[in-house]
Amino acid sequence: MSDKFNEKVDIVAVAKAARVSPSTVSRSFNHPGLVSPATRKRITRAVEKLGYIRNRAAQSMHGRRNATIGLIVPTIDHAIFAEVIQSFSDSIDRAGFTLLIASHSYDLDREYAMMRKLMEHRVDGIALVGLEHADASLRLLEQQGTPAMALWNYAPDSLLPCVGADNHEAGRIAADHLLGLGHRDIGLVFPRPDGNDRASARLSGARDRLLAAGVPLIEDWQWEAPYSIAQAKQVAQDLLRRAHRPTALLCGNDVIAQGVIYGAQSCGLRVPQDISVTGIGDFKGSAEMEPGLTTVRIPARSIGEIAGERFTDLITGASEDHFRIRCPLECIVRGTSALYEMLRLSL
Amino acid sequence: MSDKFNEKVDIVAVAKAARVSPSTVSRSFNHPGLVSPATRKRITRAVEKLGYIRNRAAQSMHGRRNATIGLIVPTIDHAIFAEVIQSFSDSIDRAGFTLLIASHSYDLDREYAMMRKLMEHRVDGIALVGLEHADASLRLLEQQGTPAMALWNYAPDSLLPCVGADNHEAGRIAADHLLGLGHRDIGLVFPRPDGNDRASARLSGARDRLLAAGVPLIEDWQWEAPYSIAQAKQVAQDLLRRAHRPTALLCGNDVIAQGVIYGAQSCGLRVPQDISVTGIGDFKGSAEMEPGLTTVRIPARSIGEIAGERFTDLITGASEDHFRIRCPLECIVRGTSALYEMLRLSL
DNA sequence: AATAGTAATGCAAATGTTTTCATAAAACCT
DNA sequence: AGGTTTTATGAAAACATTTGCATTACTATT
Repeated sequence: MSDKFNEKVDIVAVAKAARVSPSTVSRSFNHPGLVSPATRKRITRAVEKLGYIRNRAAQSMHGRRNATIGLIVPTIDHAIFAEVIQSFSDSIDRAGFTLLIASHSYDLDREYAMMRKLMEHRVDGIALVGLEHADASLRLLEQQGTPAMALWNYAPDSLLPCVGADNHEAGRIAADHLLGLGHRDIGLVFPRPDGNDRASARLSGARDRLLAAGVPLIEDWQWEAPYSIAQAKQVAQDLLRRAHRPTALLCGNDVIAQGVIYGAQSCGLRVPQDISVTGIGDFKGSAEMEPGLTTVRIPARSIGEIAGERFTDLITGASEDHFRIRCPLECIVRGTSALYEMLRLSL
Repeated sequence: MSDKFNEKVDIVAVAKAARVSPSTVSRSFNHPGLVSPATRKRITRAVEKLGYIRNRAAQSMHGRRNATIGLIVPTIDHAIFAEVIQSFSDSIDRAGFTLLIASHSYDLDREYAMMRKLMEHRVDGIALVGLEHADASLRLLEQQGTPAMALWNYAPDSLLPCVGADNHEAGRIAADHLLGLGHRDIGLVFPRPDGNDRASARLSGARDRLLAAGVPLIEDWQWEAPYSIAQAKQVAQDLLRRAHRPTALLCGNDVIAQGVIYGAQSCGLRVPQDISVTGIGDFKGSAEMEPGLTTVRIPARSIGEIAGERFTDLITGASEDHFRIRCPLECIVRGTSALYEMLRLSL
């Protein structure tokens, strides 16, 4: 078996066992073309015999890449991000990279701290969610020369390379759909927009579209709910009991929409017979719920995948450009939204 | 501002700027007590002026800790794991550690590969989900002397230190609840158990309890569904249309239970009037759905938190023991399960 | 057969930090 | 004052690897 006397198995030990110099061992790892097949085989055997595992930390001291990418998300524990993290991780893994992850719970100061933390580990690049970041963070990236990119959001003039969707458009599409169904009394349920450019862009997209259609934005129907089913349900319960309620609710994302639907149901309202609800995102489960959730699909999986590919290309120097990739949005009409004319007017 | 001539800002540059030796700078980071307050201040100023960020890779070459912990999960993109990953990450962050994450999609060979990958980065420890792992993986841990722990599962005789729940008991509790309501015709909906000790333990727990109560396990009612709402819904739709169906379904986790409920609803069955459904896990959203899901609560958040604390303690040497922590389970009765006597017998 | 060119390998310096040991300076104790 | 601790600092070796340069051994070309 393997040596019980587990002395330091480093590259010199391997070299000794294969009766070559450490340089050759190093080369056979990093530039296999430069070492003869015979010695390469000898080295491989020695590596297996000793159970050698190369030390990426030592590599990185030579300006060499670390094969790690840092990802900073607002939170891991959320359907949206879980999916994009997974596909990003898989994607960079294919290129031989490992993911260092950190979350900041929507606090831009903590985002800065996390960035420093990742930089201490000399990650080869840092991916951030969204395009809105503290000045200090952007300066730090600049100053350290760390490759960076933005995930999830798209903007044609973004400072960082980005792969994502246009959230303003997402809001517009959702509003468009409800208007198309004939609704005019439309409530908006969104998380608070500060420090969250996704939410604020969607909100303004929706508002712009409604105003363009001449629909007034009733102050009383601008609701605020955090990204949580429980709290969204609570908000809906409180607000739907009022005398005058909207005929449709446009929610900032699918989680909120789900909460709102449950809230409506628990108030004895039927969706969509009494009220239409739309989400944004198309998370797992949105298609399957009964009735299925009408939503604007954001292709999380392919965002993560494309981002991973492009970013590793950029880092390895396989491609140079400042990419900005806009992933297409799609309005998915399911059961939670219905024609205004179909309303069971129980007022 | 900061030097445009961004020469290498290493510890010597800082030393030079603070007019001390590199040793002193290093000390002021790692053993601040050993350096006089005056010089320490000078050093801090130099660090800020130059924008120095210490290099953990270089540190780790001295046998020093890396301040990274590797976590290998079956998948990130899943309500269960997302929550536990988040709390584990937060917990180790508090101790100054960063999380390296990798997933293997329930493939034990890939788990082994991921372990090697993390070891190349010289993580200070590796946390794995579950107690069932390839022999090669366990040998590798042993051989490399990497601290390791198991997350999510508990067993009194586990090889690795562990923090988690007893899944056998979880299955038992769920079965117990349904039996207590008077059900005898109970179907089981579980993911395939190979390479997934959580699922297999829950399944055997449920079966044992049912057999002990003299309830026969009807072959036709042992259904298999992966951890996905969509597929669980599909399975339920296929199977609930049969002539003879169970009065209650015990599902391997909440995601499956949700899928099954939607499936039942889409077949025109009402939960719990026509059929009771229970889950295991108590994921986010399970409490809020209408009706609320009856389930066995597994405290994901506190599992991650405790695991993070204990593991970092073990790694920093703050504590020595082979911990095995069993997190309590709790049967949460909500709206999806009802007394057998309440069944609306529509047969 | 002599020369040039190429392929395979080794030597040694370099990477950024920590740590042991040594030394200098200051503080304390008769 | 003289000696003894204590405190603060520096010099240099060590960590595991990569790489530029040098060297050797072939192969191809004249």
